[in-house]
Amino acid sequence: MLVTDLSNSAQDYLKLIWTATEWSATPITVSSIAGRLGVRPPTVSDGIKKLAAQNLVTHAPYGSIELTAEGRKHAVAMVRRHRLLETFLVQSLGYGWDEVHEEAEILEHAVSDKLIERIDQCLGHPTRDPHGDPIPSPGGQQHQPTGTQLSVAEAGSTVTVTRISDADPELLRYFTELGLTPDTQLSIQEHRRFADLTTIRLRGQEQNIDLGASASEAIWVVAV
Amino acid sequence: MLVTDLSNSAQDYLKLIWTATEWSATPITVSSIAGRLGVRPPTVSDGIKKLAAQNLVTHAPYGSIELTAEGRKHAVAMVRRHRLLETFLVQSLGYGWDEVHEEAEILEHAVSDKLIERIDQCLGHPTRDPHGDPIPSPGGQQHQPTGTQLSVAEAGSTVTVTRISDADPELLRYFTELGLTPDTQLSIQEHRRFADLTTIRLRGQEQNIDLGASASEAIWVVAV
DNA sequence: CAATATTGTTCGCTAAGCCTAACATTCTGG
DNA sequence: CCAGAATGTTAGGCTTAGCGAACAATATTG
Repeated sequence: MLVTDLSNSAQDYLKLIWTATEWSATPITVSSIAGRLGVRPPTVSDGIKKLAAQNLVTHAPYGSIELTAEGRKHAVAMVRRHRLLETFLVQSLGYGWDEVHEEAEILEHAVSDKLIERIDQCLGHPTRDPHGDPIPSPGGQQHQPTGTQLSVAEAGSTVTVTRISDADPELLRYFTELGLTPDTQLSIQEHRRFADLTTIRLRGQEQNIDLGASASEAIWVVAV
Repeated sequence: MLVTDLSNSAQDYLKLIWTATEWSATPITVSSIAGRLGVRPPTVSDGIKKLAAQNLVTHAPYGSIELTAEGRKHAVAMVRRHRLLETFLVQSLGYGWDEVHEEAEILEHAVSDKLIERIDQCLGHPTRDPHGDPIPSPGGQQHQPTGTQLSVAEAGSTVTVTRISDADPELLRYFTELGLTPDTQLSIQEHRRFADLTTIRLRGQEQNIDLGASASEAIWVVAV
């Protein structure tokens, strides 16, 4: 079966489940899916039941939700679509990295496999999207993401930004102003625990920058 | 109201009704819509009733179907989307002109207005798509198509191809082999009425080509 | 460890789009 | 100009995806 044969909502569920476990091992729940997809829990409960009936996820009532091998394959295919589209919109059509998520969210359900492969070819088989996220290969492989959230990275260390969450466009615009993009190097000055502030300094810049929790959790880094 | 607020099927109905009257004044019927859309007449009957309730078409039971000003606006917006997408797929992604129709048919429902305008800009505001069809402006204007079907054009005349119907990809591949594309000049040798054959000769070529009814009806020409 | 809060599921409903079967209207050709 | 053919509409049913209300199970906490 092809990923394009699944309903849009099935594609959304699978991609979301996979994405949630890509960077952290937070267990996925019915209400977390409902929250992210903007639907009510009963809708998700039904939806997951249907996916389980198609052997795309495993799920017993009140139990955990996990992708089967088949489900994972389709989920990764959707992630590939999404990230290639985002890359294409930025590289070829002059979109800003804060504008692409929403557009790709729709297009990923509409483009054919042929179009995705043309885009991949036209871009020279990119391995990362504009936010630094790895783009899985057509076969579903991808280089394993590494790193930790800036919020929990070691104070005093110097790190490279590997990825920035695309969930909040506003935040991305703020990062653009700061010059904080994937592959930027920075040093972590300190964490001020109860203020939930992380102070950083970008490589080659003089002044410190304070980031709140939502910002420092959206940035993933790896030690230089 | 924006065209993107309409359901996919409403967008399809409107575009189809408009397109059917773009080149010839064939009256549009429930069953012609059903045939083109691959659905059954009762589906269309219901669908048209809903469009009429939204004042996008006028239609009394058993009566004719016509676009209102509002309906025409949305129809033209869909045609613009479709033709810009086709042009983009050919120009920027290396699609053949026989491959783009199907893909655009899906994408036209998914792309945002912003993306359409980016594509328009990236292509330098093209005025015709790969099949020669005029691309309406954002405001809905377009230079009026002219010409007649090759099948009814005057024998002995020399003409320029203005457009070729994209309905049949197979036919388009055949025309590609012949070198018969929009803007090609050709002379009409003769119509053989009861064989339904039209004999033409492309400018700069030696041999005559016989075209059957479906081919010579798909080609629109204008006197040089 | 029981009571309560949280989370998940079932049930019954809606709306859109599609279908077939049955019925109504209009067209057409003796 | 009327009968049969062609076309269009209505009625009723199916599926998908959503909802809220009510109920069930699990987690938390006093």
